[in-house]
Amino acid sequence: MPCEACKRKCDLYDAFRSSGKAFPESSIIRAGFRKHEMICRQGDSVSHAIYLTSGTAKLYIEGINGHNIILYLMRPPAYIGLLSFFESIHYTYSVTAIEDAQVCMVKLDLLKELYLGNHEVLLRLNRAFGKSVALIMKKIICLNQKNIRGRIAESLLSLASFYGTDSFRLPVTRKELGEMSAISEENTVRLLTELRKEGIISIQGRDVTIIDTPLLSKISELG
Amino acid sequence: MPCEACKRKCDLYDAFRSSGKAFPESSIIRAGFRKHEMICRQGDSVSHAIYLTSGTAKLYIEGINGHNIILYLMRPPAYIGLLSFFESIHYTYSVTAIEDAQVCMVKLDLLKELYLGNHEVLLRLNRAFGKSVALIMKKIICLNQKNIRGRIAESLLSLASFYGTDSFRLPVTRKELGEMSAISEENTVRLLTELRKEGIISIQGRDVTIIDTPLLSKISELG
DNA sequence: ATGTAACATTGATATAAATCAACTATATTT
DNA sequence: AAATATAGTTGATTTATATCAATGTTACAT
Repeated sequence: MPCEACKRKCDLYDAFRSSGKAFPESSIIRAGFRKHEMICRQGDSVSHAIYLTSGTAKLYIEGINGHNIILYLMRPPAYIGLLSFFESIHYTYSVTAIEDAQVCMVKLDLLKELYLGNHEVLLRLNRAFGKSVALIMKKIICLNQKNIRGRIAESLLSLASFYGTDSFRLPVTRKELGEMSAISEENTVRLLTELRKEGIISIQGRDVTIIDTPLLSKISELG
Repeated sequence: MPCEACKRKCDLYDAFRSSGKAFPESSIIRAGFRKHEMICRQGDSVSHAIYLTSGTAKLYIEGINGHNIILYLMRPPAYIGLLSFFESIHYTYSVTAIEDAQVCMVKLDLLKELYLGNHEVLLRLNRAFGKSVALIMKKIICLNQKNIRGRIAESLLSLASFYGTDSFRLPVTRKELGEMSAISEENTVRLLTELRKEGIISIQGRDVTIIDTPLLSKISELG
C-alpha cells in the first residue's frame, strides 16, 4: 500500500503501519533534490533517517583537497542514512543526487522508538546494514590491492549489476567514474579507450556496452 | 556478576541474565587461542557470535597474493563477529590472535532470539556496530588519500589511543604495522627510522614512545 | 650451545599512476 | 547564435612507492 504522504511504496511507511501505531503523517517529511544537490553532507549531524524513493544518488567520502571516493550508487529503495543510524552523531560521508531525486525523512528518535518495538523493521535495517558493510569491504580490497585496470573493470561490472544489464548509460562523468575506482580522470579516460580498442567494451559518449563480460571479470579479479 | 561458564565479566552473559531467561549454560562455548591462531576466517560461514574476553587480536581483510589489510586491533570487551552478525552468511574478514586470547561463543540464532526480545542488547550491538563503521570510513580515507608518511603517523597515533598512552610496546611486527597502513614492510621500517631521526618518536625494537604528538598529528592530517 | 627460522634494516632499481599541459567536443546559458 | 562553462581526450613528465637484493639481528627449537 503506497504511502499516504508521498503516494509511493515505502518501507518506512510499511514499517509504521505494521507497528500498529497510527501513522504520524506530520512526522514524515518529503523532499525533492535536483541533480547535483546534496542530500546529506559529511560532518553534519544526523537528525533524520532518509529514505530514497526516486532518482539516483552517489554516496561518497569527501577527502583531502577535493578528492572524493564514491563508495556506491543508490537507487530506490535505499536507506541513505543507513550507516549513521546508530550512535553516529555526524555523517561520515556525503550523499548527492546524480539524477533528480525524491526522499522521505523521519526524525531519528521516532525511528528508534519504532524499531525497538518492531522486529520486522529492525531485521530489515540490519539486513541492509550488512549488505552495505559487505560492499564496503569489497571496495577496500579493490582500491588497495588491484591496479587501476582491475579497479575500472570492477566499477564497470558493478554498474552493469546495478542496472541489471550489460548495456547502460553511464550515470556519472569520467571524473566520477574515476572517484568510484580511486583513479585520476585522465587515466580513467585512457583505460576506457584501451578497453574499447581491445574490444572488451564499446563506449560512445556515456553509452556503455560490456562485450566480453568473462574477460572483464578476469581483468577485475587479476588486476 | 561474572559469567558462570568462564568466570569473567561478560556482556553476553549479562545480556542473557537481563533477558530474564534461564541462562543456557550449555549454549555458551568458551575457547582459547594461542598467538597466531585464527579465531575466524574470511569466507567461512558465520555460525556463532564471538566475544573476546582476554588477549589481543587483529581484524583484517585477506587480499590478493597474501597481501592483508589490518582494519583494527581488538581488546576485550569486543564483539569479533560484529560486522557479520546480521545477514552476512560468510565472514568478510579474518580475525587472528596476536596475543593468547580467550573467547566466548554463542550460537547465532540464540543471539538473534535474544536481541529481538531485549532492547538493551540490541542498542549495545548497534552502538558497537556504529563505531566499527566509523573506524572503517576513517581507514578508507587514510589509505586512499594520505601518503605513506601520513598513514604511518595515523597508525602510530591510533596505537597510542588503543593503549591510552604515548609509550607502548608494538603488538605487531613491522610487516603487520605496514598492513595496518597499506605500506610495504621495507618502507614501514624506513619511515620509522625517519621519524626517529627527526626526534618525533623514539623506537628501540618494539618499544615506541611518541615524543612530539602534535607534530605527528600534523603529519597524519597533512600526509 | 648451536642451528634455524622469523624479523628487521638499508640501498638500488623499477614502475605504476598522478600530475601537468594543451587541446577538442559537448552542453548550457544569455 | 554566440559565448561560456563543463566534460572528455591525448601525450609528456614526474614522483611516490613497491619490489628486488643483500645483510644483520633476534628469538626459538633441538
